Amino acid sequence: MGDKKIKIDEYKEIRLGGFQARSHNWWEEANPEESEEEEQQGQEWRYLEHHGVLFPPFYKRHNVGLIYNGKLITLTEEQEELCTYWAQSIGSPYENKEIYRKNFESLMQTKFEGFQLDKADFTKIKEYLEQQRLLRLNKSDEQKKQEKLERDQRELFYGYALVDGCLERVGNYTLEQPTLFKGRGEHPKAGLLKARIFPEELTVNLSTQAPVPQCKLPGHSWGKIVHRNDVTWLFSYVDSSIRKDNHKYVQFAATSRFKQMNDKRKYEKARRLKNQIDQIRENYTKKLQSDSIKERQLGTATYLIDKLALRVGNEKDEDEADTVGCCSLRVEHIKLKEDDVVAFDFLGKDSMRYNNEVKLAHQIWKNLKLFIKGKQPEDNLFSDISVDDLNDFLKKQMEGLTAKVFRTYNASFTLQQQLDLGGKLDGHSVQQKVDFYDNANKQVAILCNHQKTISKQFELTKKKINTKLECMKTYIQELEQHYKKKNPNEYEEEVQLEEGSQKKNSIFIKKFPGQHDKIKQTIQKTQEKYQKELKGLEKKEENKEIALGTSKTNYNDPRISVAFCKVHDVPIERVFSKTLRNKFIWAMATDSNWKF
DNA sequence: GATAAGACTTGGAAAAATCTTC
DNA sequence: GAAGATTTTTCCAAGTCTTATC
Repeated sequence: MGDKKIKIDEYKEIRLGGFQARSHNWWEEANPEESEEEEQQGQEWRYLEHHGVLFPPFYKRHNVGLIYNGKLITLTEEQEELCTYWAQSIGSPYENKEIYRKNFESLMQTKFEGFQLDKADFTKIKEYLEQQRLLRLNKSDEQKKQEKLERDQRELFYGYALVDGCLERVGNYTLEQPTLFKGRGEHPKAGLLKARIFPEELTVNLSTQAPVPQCKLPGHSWGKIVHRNDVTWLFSYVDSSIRKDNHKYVQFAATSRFKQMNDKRKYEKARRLKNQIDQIRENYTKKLQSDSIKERQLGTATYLIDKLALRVGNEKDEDEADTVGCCSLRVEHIKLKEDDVVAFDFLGKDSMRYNNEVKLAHQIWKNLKLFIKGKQPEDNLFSDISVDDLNDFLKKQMEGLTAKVFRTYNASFTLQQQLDLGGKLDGHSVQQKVDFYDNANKQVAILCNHQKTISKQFELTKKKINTKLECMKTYIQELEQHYKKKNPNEYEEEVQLEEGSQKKNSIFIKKFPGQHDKIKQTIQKTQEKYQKELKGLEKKEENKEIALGTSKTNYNDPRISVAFCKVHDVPIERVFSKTLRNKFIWAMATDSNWKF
């Protein structure tokens, strides 16, 4: 990029050099998917050129000591680095996790003989980090502006690749920072060091004719250069510090043509499933009473994947967290109750708990009872089938059908169905229509079990709002009394909402006007505010454990949302953020009559 | 055909950006 | 215009499924 400061626009001009800044509108072409012969042979591109990756900065020594055994000690650079990584996780839930502590302790022992975590006090390093954070926070406007400019220029340089005459956005062009590994749930490797990646470990992928990007790390060079046009990654490497065979890639961004086309294909496949679902359901239902246990298990597992939107559940390694999906369910994860009800309780992807009690078809209940018979709690429920068996069965039902298609189909189908319930929504405000949409999306999130942990702030925020609500209630009553007075006097009162707090937001001002009509106005306004606040609180409470983003990004066919917005005159910005609008740009021209 | 390797999608948490309210 | 709330984006972990290899 050079040291010289150039304006973004100028830079773009140089970089583009006559190329189009954006992809052509592939979705407007007649048959973008079929016409390309290359694609038939698995060729993703003809020309690929890019600028390489950005390496995270090296560790910078700060010479802040550690208090060990009550005494301040000086650390070697290696020790200091590890201790600094530890200090970064102070205050997070990891700090108190047994595995995280144990693994960090043994990691430290490789650099610090006999190191015991209990004897170490990281206060000074933590303070130093906090200082640095504040320094970053309180930079001058001039400095912030300068940094933004540099960021933008970096983004232009690394953030785009040249693909067949168009610039495509690159996703993760910055390599991951070395740090202590933080797995999800009870991950056996949490607290170990996720090591720095060096250029020698990277495989670069580009065209034979394209210039090889410069390796910006002095004294280093790329490990391998390949010209694979059957794949879409720019760099690949194996991050074996936590798990062997952990393949990582630098890929195109979600807004790139590649990902957009894959997205559209995904939803089209889900729509094909929709058209054939009756026949497919009939087919797996037939299996439920088969003489063969294997067949019964195939039918039963498919039923659960379809009905409960479970993931398929591949095998996992010993050194990963113990999580399961449908095929890896164990006897201990289900309880058969009366009246065909089955209680599921297991940890799924990301160790998120799936806890659901649901009435299933009688034959399913009977089959589950049969599969459990004579087994131990830790035995596999579906002991006679594998994920491959299940997907092989699905492939025979429909070309390209796999277990995850059911999740996409059921999610999009649910959204469409929920939105159709709204009818015309005439006379509703835009906000009400958006609320209606959000609720429809919420049903999808519930189906897919998209959860989030309740934020630390939540209880506090709730308490605050409740206090405010109480205060408003009293205020309204007082205003009504005030209104009854013959000659009301005008005055103000301040109420402290939070004890001992000096913050502006903790003060509620009660205004008592001097004229009757103004009092009436104030009463009405306050009542409106009260209702709004109350509704907000209810919504917060209802959604406190539901993550609404995942379904929007990955499961809902965007055309459903676009059509909804067009029919009901809701600006698309109210439903999709800027990145989502870019990701789904191919769906923006969807007709208002479109249905999933 | 079984297993390992490889490629790409999906996921929640945290950081950053933006909006709201006083 | 600052503080706090809310939304959006980034980060990277953790899934699914395909392809290569024996």
